[in-house]
Amino acid sequence: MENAGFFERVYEVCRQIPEGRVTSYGAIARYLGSPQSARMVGWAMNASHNIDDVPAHRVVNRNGLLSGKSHFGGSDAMAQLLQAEGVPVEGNQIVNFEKYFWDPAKEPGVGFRQ
DNA sequence: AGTCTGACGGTAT
DNA sequence: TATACCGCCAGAC
Repeated sequence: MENAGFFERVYEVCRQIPEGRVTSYGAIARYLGSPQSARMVGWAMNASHNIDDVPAHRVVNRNGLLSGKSHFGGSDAMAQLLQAEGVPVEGNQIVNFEKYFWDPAKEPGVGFRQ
């Protein structure tokens, strides 16, 4: 919701990420109106550990690199989750990241924007 | 109350 | 092309 806190908005956007798709912190930040607050998005994800409705594993950096993998339990849990959804991950990076990239601002019906 | 860090990104050098 | 630095906001020390 617009009135919700920054991280709460981030959570809402994350929930809209379709299965087998990924997005970047910057894309979410940009969608929220603060393109330079990508760090905040990552910070919100850090707190998202308390919320199982937020698929943080579908959020990577603009390189398609699983920057938050280390926070997913120490193992390649993040990569495993992505691959289980159909997203090929090589090492710590998503293969064909552009192909699986999902932009909240580009996809209609994200929620409060329309 | 002040300071530093943090799952990023873009621009500058 | 690679590296360095700044900006953004919030939380933790």
